Amino acid sequence: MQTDKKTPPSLETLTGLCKRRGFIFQSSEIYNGLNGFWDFGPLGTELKNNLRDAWWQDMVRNPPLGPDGEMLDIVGLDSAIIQNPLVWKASGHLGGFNDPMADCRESKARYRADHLMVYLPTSGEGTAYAFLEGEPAVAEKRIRKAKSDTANFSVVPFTDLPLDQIATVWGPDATKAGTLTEPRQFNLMFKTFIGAMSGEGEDNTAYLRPETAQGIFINYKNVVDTMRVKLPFGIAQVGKSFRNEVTPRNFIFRSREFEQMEMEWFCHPDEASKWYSFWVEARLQWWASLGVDMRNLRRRDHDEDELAHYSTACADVEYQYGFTAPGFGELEGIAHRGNFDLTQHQEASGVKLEYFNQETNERVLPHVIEPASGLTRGVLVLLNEAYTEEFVPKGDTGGDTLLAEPGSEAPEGYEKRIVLKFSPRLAPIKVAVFPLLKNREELVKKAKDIFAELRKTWPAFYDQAGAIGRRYRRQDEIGTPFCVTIDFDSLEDDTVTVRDRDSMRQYRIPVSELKSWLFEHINE
RNA sequence: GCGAGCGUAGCUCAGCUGGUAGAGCACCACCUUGCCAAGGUGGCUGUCGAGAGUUCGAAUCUCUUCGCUCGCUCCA
Repeated sequence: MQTDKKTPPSLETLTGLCKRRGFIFQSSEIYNGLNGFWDFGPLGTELKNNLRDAWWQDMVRNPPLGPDGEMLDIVGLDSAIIQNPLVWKASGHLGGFNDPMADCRESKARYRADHLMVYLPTSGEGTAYAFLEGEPAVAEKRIRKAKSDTANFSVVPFTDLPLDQIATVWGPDATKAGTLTEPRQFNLMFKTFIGAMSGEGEDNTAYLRPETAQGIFINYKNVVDTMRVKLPFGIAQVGKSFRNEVTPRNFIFRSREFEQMEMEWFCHPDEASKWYSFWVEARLQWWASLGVDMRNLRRRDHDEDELAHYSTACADVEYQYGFTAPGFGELEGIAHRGNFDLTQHQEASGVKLEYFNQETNERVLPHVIEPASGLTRGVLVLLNEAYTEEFVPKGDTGGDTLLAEPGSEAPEGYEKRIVLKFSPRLAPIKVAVFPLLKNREELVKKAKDIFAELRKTWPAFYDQAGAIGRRYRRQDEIGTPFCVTIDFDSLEDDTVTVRDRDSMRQYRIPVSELKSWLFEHINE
């Protein structure tokens, strides 16, 4: 069904709704909060769990068919958050996740220190001129202006300079020398210490994992040895990861504690690029299958210079978030890791990680394709995607509903309705039950009986407060797809009305068929 | 970490040049309500982010501090 593309809500609108309705709260709020951390409220928890379960179902238990229509084999894993620190040394995170930064006190610019180069006077005296790697023009111009020649200088990395020489450096965006700070380490991994009596020290330092993937690589051999898996196969894991982001920003988009859904697909080196293409496409389609508008999704292939230290190719699934529009922001990355990780761990641990194919008598170190998505970001996408403002005609229920721009005022004769249009599979509450009137005992009793029955199967909600329309609207705002109302006819003929969230239509359903009706519509 | 902005009820805010806190919405109870929110009556809510100073007196002025938001960097 092609409908008008919705304008995504602003971050304020979304965070407001999330707080007001119990989806997501600022962490440690009563202590003034803590930057980069978020707590999931009752509804946010349900939503996040539903997304996680959908991923697990569609990735581990019932993965998509392969490129030739074959069934794929993917098994699950739940590894520890804290691992032997040698894991992070081998994976490159201890070195590679360590970005030295230098700030310019004058221009307020910040540079990756390892991206800065310097024209250093060979005489050892006088001003040195810094420039961004590959952009020496600025520095060279300044050298000419100082009536000197680049021949009198040698080019060295900024990070190789002794500390006392940094004061002689003229920064790329400064008007004079001496404005750059010395490079400071931004270690993105959270440190902790093992042992109850331990203080800080090198020997008992451990790290909270910055990604779930390494837990998979270090268990690859265990899985091969115990699960009778044959190449190609996958290992999947969902869990928390931690990164000391320099700047957590944009609600839960970039937080310091977040959740990932990662799958490592191990395959023969010769088939790696085939599988890479397959997974990029499969992952894009998966997000679409959750009801995400394809017009808000796109594939973006990484340029070579932005590839992470471990990958030889990478494509992102990007989403048009409210705060990035009209641009896009990352949701999932599908990386071709080659055999980097297994090679590293094989060397560092001394344990052979080759796969032996009994049929062909061949030993290979598998290559890895990694679809890694952010569960936390996925929740943000679902909220963005679901958030809808509509103008509905006042009074009767017949007139046409109009799609509204978030934050706009309803025209004469209309009123605004805020509704989260989650697919029923993902909605935190599946069904709400109301007695038409709360001061009629028979209605209340029957409604509670039906509620008691439904909650055995689905997350359900009972409400008898206020006017019936108000209760419908409250459920709209948290995305409950169906509301069941018990009225006076229900007492006569044992039927109820089921009200559909999106169309606001009502269906008369016999109570005996209610569960099967809901089952069919929730799992469609 | 650097720069800018902000911090008064659950939410959105008012409170001008200092005199000891207010409005709408929300929420709760009861009434009303025979299907799409805001009809009636009543009710709850505040260490005015925190600390210190000036003053007879500070939400309001000064300093310090904490936190949040935005930009620089990074990434699921």
